[in-house]
Amino acid sequence: MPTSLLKGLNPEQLAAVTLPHESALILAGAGSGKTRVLTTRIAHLIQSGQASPNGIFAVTFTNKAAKEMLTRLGALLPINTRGMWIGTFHGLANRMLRAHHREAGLPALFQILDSADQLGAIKRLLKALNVDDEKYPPKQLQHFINGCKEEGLRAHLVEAFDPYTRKQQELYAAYDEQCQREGVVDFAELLLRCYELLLRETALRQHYQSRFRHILVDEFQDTNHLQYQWLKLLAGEQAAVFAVGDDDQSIYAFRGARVGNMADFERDFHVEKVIRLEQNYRSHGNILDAANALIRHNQSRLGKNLWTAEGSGEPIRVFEAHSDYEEASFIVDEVKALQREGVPLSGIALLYRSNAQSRVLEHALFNAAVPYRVYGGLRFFERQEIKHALAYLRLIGNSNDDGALLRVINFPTRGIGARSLESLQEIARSEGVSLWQAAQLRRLSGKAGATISAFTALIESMREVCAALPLPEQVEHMLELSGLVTHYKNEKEGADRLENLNELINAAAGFEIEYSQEESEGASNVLAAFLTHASLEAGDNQAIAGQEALQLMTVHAAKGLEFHAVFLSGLEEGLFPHENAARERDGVEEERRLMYVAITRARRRLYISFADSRMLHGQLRYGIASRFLEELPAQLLKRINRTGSEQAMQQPTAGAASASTSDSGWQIGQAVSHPKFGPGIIINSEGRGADARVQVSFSHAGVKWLALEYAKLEAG
DNA sequence: TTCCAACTGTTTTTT
DNA sequence: ACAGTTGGAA
Repeated sequence: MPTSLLKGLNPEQLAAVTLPHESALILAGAGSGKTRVLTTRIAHLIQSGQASPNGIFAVTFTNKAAKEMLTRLGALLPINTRGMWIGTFHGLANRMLRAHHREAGLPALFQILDSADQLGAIKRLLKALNVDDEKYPPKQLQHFINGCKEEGLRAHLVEAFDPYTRKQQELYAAYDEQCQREGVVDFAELLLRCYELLLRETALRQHYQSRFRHILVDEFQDTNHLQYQWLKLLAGEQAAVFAVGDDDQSIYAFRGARVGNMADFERDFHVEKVIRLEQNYRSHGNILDAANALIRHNQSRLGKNLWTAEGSGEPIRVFEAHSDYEEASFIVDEVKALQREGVPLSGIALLYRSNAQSRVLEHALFNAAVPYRVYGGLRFFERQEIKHALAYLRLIGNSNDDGALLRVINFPTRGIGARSLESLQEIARSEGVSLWQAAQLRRLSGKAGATISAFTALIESMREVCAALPLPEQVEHMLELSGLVTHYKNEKEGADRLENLNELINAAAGFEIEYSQEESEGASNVLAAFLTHASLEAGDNQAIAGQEALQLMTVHAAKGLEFHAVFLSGLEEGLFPHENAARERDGVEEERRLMYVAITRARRRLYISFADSRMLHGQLRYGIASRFLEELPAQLLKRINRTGSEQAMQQPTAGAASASTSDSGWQIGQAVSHPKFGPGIIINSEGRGADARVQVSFSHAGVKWLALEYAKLEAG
């Protein structure tokens, strides 16, 4: 039995799984069996007696990855994986904070704010402090605050040299005070609080350090500064950290991920062994060759080359369309052809750089009656009606949650208007208490006092009724008592929302079953746990299994997935790499990694397409093939033309490509050359006479607007 | 309080 | 192009 775990591992995988108790970095290429190594390592540690399930700490980024790890581990070992410290960064931090909420300075039933809640809290703060939200846009402030927290910086530690930053710093401090007063915690705060808790409480830190002798980290390249510090603190001197990641798949720098953590890790943890998993079990050779050739253009990488024992397979198909419209119809035709060959639609993915590109594609698919599913978008717990319902539940759990109170005090409408609220807020402000507490003071007279008292009485009665009930019935009562059900029954478009509210009752029922099976570690209550679940897992936005459907998503969303066939669309300069990326430091390298991720999603067949023109922001834009296309070895590519009989049917927009740039004599699509920037192609134009400008996409100098009067352009 | 018109900002996204 | 937000009028 002991050997069966290790059977079928290749030498590198085996080496990684059976490493001794020391920190190690596993560079796991795309499709190299990363999750298998991670789960088998845990199983091996337990089975060989090197660790007990209690001594393992394994952390991922997404709930999906955590769940996958748990199920696979359950399949490898006959142990109860519940109770093990395996979860997301935020989930595990939350767990630790719940267990030690007193030491962390939090109420037992602290609530978690999701991004939207946080933004709401910031807007509320600005209003209360009379801050001009034009000068300090809430979104920007949110970004500032989260950025600071992710750097591990509290407001008083922020270095502010200019008045603007000082003001932001001040607002950051006020925001934290507000959260503390209300007993709520945002995502970044979960981690920072937990980090500070361990830093401050020596006994606690030592307890966990000696307990978790094995720390395993998935997708290490995506960790931010705070997450790294947190891991370092938790590891102490004794733990072995098993970090698995792929620097070539680092595509989240824009949200704070620091690939540099990988190099720091090697140094800080005295890593002796860097193991490279380079054998790919997913794709055919040509696809891997293309991916390798592309990523070699990046300067900063740890170095890795994927290979496969399979044959080279088919060439990569490249298609140039006249327009986005034609690109879409080409894809539809090819998808149908694949379908005829027997490829299930769910095995085909249609990828794009940005969400806006899905429109044309969806339109074409809809017209051709090809079933498809778009990933991304609103998730279950983010829906308006669900958020309203959750706000009632939050108030039952913690009446000081001003955000929740403001959300539903007049929803459904019960005659509490802006003026009543303002007087209530005035009392709360002057007394330094929450809105709920302000209401308890009963200082408001007349109608406002009566309606507000009626509201607090309503919540109190909900709390009473719910106290002894199972969770789903609590939700049901709340929905009735609050008037939400009646409200949506009367609304003409309310049917879907009612259905979602019913689904919330189901979700509560499902959650309660899960919850009761778990050994209740913290003595928290079901309701609080359910609310935590709602914030930390906004619902599946990925895994809605359904009928056979073509899979549409951004390249980012496709990370970690694989498909028999992949269509990669919109491979144009400005789109992919995105034009904004050129301005950011290492922006193009990150875009190239994104392209690398896209290519390596394909198992057997890869299509890459681009269009000479497409509608963008309501304007027709002309583009040229992405530089990434040119970075792929020509011998791996096969340029193809449209199949079938529609080939001759040209699209109406195609003719626009030859439109003259008024009276200037230059034409869109014309090859030109500039003394400084070199050769290029005119892709857009505007103005006439002395104001006439053309946009030129240069082969080496990027895309630029040039005034015809001054630029010494030559036909070429 | 509700509704509509004008206005805005459009890369990627998890927790 | 288009969706989401905001501000003013009814």
